[in-house]
This record gives sequence, structure tokens and C-alpha cells, in this order.
Amino acid sequence: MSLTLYDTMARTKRPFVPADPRRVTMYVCGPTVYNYSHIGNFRPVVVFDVLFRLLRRLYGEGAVLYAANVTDVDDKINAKASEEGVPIKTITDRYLAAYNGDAEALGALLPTAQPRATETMDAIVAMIGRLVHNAAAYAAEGHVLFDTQAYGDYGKLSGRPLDEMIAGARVEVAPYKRHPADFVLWKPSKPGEPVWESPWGPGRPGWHIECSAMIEQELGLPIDIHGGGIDLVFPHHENELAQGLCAGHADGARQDEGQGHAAYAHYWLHNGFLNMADEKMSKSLGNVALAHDLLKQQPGEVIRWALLAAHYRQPLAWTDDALAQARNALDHLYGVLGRARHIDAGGSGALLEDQLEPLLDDVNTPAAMYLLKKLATELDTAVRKADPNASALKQDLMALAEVMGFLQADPRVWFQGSADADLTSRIDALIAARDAARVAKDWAEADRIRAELTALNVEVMDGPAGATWRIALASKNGEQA
RNA sequence: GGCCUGAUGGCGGAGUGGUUACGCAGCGGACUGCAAAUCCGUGCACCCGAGUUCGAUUCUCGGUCAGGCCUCCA
Repeated sequence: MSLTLYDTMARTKRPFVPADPRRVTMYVCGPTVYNYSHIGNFRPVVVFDVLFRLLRRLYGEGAVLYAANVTDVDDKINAKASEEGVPIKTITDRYLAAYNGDAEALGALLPTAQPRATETMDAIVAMIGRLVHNAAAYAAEGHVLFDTQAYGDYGKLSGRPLDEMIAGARVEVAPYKRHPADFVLWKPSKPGEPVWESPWGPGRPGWHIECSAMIEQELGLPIDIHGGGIDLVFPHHENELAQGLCAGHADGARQDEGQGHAAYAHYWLHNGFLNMADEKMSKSLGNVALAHDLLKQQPGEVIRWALLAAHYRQPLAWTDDALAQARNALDHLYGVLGRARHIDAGGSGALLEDQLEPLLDDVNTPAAMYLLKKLATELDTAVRKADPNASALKQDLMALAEVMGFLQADPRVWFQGSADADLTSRIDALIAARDAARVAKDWAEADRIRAELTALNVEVMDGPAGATWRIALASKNGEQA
């Protein structure tokens, strides 16, 4: 059983072979913490969480190192801090906590490392120093710039040869740049902004260098997998790659087979965008939906399902209907689990190859979800027929669900939704009374009680083992259940 | 202007050189005191043109449309 991943550099799917199966490394570009992140920002969080879980399943929990950075030095952070009249740490701590809270609600495991730029400053300065020493960077007017001419393969990842980019460049070129494509490694801080010491004068790092330094510090180069949104391919990842290689830590400049390229990351993975009405969701377009707000209206698992409903490289349209369908699918699965609650899943939880297969094929979550639903239907049938296979089916279902980060809640709790303990016991009493009326064939009373439950927004589902209930779906126009 | 993706039924969404998964919605049936839930069955699609091929939705080329990147945007 082997994993295949689509590598942006090779522009094709390649079998995944870690440099060291006892130490598999993955790095994903994380948030700039100056505000709440929108739901599109969480697509890579959820997608790479599935890959993280899958890798842990394949190589062992302790064998996978997953680092996701936190950019806590940035113009927007400075602006927010001065607006509120507080230190930047107040801002970054606040929004990092919110981000991690939202990620957790979406069922994402915490990465094994979450380095912050402010805590990586020594490594950043050291790496810039090596770039200058290697003549791959130069200081000019208080800035240090990466010399793109020093790296012959610049543009290879994104498929943009340097000369073409100059032709299409629309940006005004700063006078201190030797070449228009050169990018900032270090720059002076403006008055009042946070500042760090460096051999080139006080200032702060550019964005790209932070990721390379963190990777080197947290994971060591080269890494197995580097992930992020498709928009980061250029310039961010192109620049990371260039500076990372020229800083000379890739000892022996290992050549990747078939890539003809010294290694920085052996596999580059990029997720497609989440779109709002056919357009990219972005703050500048003003069409954002904050994960923080969505999580107040829907269980995180519903949002997670909707985020994984399309293959990670495909664009994903974000609509109310997608959320409703996600809710529907999960209700179905939890319904099956509720009916199978007396079945002991037992066993080792080992996954058979054919169950993991969709995920092994470039993390094909829609195909895996289809399998999840199929297993659930089989389990439901087996439970109804008292088939002894039910235990094995439940085990298979739960094992696949765990790798995908689904179905970890108790079915009863899932359907209770927003009901508190008080309401829950009241509903349970009504259900019991109605069951009694039904046994007595007092249909009028049974229907009266059902009407009462409906008024409480509770749906009743009769079954052989007695009635179960759930809080009804929020209506489509977004009302709270 | 340059570069890069994508185009599958009413909607969502996989996949394939030769009967096009599946979900939702629709329709029919089973079950049910009635409903709901569940189960079974069923109708509906591969952007256009050319090429390669015995055969193309799948491969190649061209076109159209849509989206993205070229601005420290997941």
C-alpha cells in the first residue's frame, strides 16, 4: 500500500517516499495573525490535517513532524496594534488563540510545531548572513535583498522564467534592487514599529525568509512535504526555494530523481481555492465568511465535511447548499452509528488497504467520503439483519472516519445539538410518554406529543429499539436551530 | 500582456481509451397506526471543433468560457 501525491514541481503524481520513514517531515504555511481568518484560510488547515493523520497512520504517530508557522511580524499586525494602542504581542496572541480554537473546532490536530517568526529571529538573521556570505544576497540602503541572478533555476517551481516575469512586471522597482525580481530578506523598520538587531542595521525580516529559517530550525532541510495554498506558489514558495538552497544547508545538494533539482522540499503540495460565487474569497473583494462566525451556526464537523467534499486541488464553491448537504451526510452517518451503538467495534482498528485506497491516491477525500457512506449503509443493513459482520464493518467505518477526522462525537450528543441538559431531559420525558402512548395504541396522544416536540424543533424517528430524536436542521436561510 | 489551472446530469462531485461512481433534489415502491428515519428501484451529464485510434468524456492540437498568479492573499 503506497501513497501517491501530486507534486507541483514535477507537475504530476509521484509515489511518496520519505527520506527517512522514521522521521517524516511536513511544513505548511500558516496564518498571519492580525484578524480572524476566513473559511478559505482554513481549507489548507483541514486538507493537510487529513494528510497529517494519514501519514501518522502509515508511518506511526511519533514518526511524523508537522510544522505550521505563525507570522507574527507584519505590516498589518503593526497597523492593528497602533490602531488599538497595544503591543503587537497583544494582537498576535489574541488572534493566534482564535485561530487555534477555530482549527480545533474544525477537527484539526495541532501541528507538532507552531513556530513564531518573533521566536525564530536568530535563525533568520543567521540564514541571511549565510546568503550574504554565499554572494546570493546583498545589502543596500538598510535592506538586504536576495539576488535572483545567483540562482539559475529561479522560476522553475512556478513555471515562470525570470525574463518572462520582467516583461510582465507591473510593479514599480525599488531603486536599490539590482534586478527587478530581487526580493527583500531584511528591511528597516519604520519609526514606532518593532525592531530587531542585525549586522545590516536594525529592522525586521521579509516574509519569505521566515519560512525557510523555520523549516531549517524546526525540521531540518530538506523536508519531505511542503504545503500551502496555490497562490503561494509564486512568489512565496519560489523565493523560499531559491533562498533555502542558496543558503547552502542542503548538504551535498542532493539531486532529486526526475526533478533535476537540488532538494529543498521533495514534494510541493498546493490546495485550490475556496470560491464565493465563482470568485476567490478574499478580504480585498469583501466577500469573506469568517470561520469564527460559521462555527457559531454549524458544528465544526459540518464545515470540515464541506471543506473536504471536493478534492483538495479543485476549486471549491462555498454555498449554503454545500453546508446543508454536509449536514445531511453527517446526520445520516451519525444516524447509522446511533442505530449501531450496541455493536462493539472491537479489534485493533487496523485499516485494510482497500479502505485507505482513496486517500492514498493523492488524498482523494470525495472518494473516501463515498466509501464512508458505503460502509455506513452496509453497517446499517448488517445491524438490521443482526449480521455478525456488523462488528467488523463498524470497525472499518470508524477507522476510516478517524483518519479523516470525522465521527468522533457520540451520536446522541450530535443529534442533541444545541439542546442543553434541561431541554434534553424534557425531550426525553416527552419521548418516553409518546412511546408509552404508542404501546397503548393511543395514536391521538402520541401525535399530540409529537406536535409538542415539533414545536420544540425536535424531529422524532421511530425505530425497533424505541424512538430517537434530533434537533431539526437550521432552515436554509441560516436561522439557528 | 505573460504564465498556470479547470470545464462531467437540476445542484454538488469522483473517475475512466470500450456498461459514465456517489450524494442531494425528483419519481416509484417497501416499511410505518400516520409521519420521519431507513431500505430497494428509477429518469437525467462528460464545453465546441479537428486529429490519433477499431473505438475518446478520457490522449494531442486549436477554440470558447471561467478562475488564479504576475502586489508580503490559504
